[in-house]
Amino acid sequence: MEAVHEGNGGGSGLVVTELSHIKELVKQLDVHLGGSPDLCKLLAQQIFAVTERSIGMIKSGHFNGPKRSAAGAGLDSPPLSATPSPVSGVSNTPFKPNKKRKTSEKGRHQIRVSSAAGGADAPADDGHSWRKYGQKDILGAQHPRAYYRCTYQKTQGCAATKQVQRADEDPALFDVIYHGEHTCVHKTAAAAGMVQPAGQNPDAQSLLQSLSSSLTVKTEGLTAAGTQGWSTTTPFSFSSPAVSGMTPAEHHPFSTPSTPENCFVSMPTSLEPSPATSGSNHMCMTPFHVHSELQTMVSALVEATSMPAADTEEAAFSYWGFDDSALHVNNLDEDVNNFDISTFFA
DNA sequence: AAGATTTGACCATC
DNA sequence: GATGGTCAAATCTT
Repeated sequence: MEAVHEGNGGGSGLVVTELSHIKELVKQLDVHLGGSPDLCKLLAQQIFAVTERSIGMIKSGHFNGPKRSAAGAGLDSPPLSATPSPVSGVSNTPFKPNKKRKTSEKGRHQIRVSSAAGGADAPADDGHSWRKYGQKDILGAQHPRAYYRCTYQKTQGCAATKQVQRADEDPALFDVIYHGEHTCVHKTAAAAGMVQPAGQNPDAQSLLQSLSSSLTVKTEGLTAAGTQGWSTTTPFSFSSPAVSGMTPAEHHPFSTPSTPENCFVSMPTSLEPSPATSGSNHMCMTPFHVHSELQTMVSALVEATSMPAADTEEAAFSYWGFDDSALHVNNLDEDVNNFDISTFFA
C-alpha cells in the first residue's frame, strides 16, 4: 500500500499517501480496541469510511462540481424524505422485480477505494452490511462486477445497493457505485449510556499516538494543482449531512463539546458512516473540508478514549488527557490548508 | 437450520 | 440483439 497512484496530479498524491496511512492506522486501532466501548469502534469505522471516500474521490477525480456527469443530470435533487420507501412491514409486495437498468438514477454515488488489506478481494468495509446477490461479466472490463444489496432489505426494507468492480488499471482498486439510501437502522450505537473512558487501553493509546503524529495532512499541493482541475474552490462530492451548509470556518474542527455525552450523542447523527446515504445529500467540500472532517473525528476519538478538556484558541488547540498525555493541533495560520497534529506523552 | 454466496436465467433498456 | 441488473435455485458456510 505504498504505491500511490498518480491519478490526477502530483499534488493529490501527498494527500492520498497521508490518508492511506491514516486508514491503515485506524484499521489497526479498530482491531486493538476490540475490548473497548462500541463508541470507539464506531468512531474508528467512521474515520476509516471517510478516509476511504476521500481517497476514492481524490484518485478517481469524481467531483460533483465542475464537470457535469456524463451519466446524467439526475445526480442532485435530493429526494431525502421522498425516499422510495418500500413501506415498512408490507409483506405482500416483497421487492418488486425491478430489473430496469439504472443509468441515470438519482442517488447514484461512485467512488474508488483501495482493497481492504492490500490484495484483498473486496474493498474495505464501508460500515454497512451488504449481501451479494449477483455477479456479472462486464463487456470490456477485465474483472466481473459484483452486486450487493443491504442485508436489511428484507427485514427493514432498506433499498440501498452497491456495485463493486475491480479497476482494470490497478487490481488493488475498486470502483464502487452506491445506489439508494440506507433506511435501515443497525449498529446505530444507540446504546446510549455505554460511554466509558477507554483511556486505560494502552494499545489504543499507542495507536492513537501513532495516528495523531502521522496526521499532518497538507493540501497545498491540491490547491496548487489548478492545472489538473483542482483549485481551492474546486469542490468535490463528499457525504456528510451534518456539515452541509457550514463554511469551513463554522465547522471548527475542534469545536465539539468535550463531554462524553455530547460526543456520543453527536456522533451517530453528525457523522453518518454510510456512503450510500450521501446519494441524496451531496455536498461540496474542499480539501479543507476533508481535513476538518477527519480532525473532528480524531477529536471525538480522543474524547472517547481519554481526553476530557480542550484549550481552544484561534489556530492551536490542545487536548489534555488524564495521564499527562496531550494532543496538540496547530492550524498554521499562514496556510489554512495545513494542520499539524502531534501528541505528547509524559 | 439459517443465512450467505454462486450462477444461470430472465427481463428491461439501449 | 447485446448488455446490464436482478431473481432465484443450488450450493456453501457458519
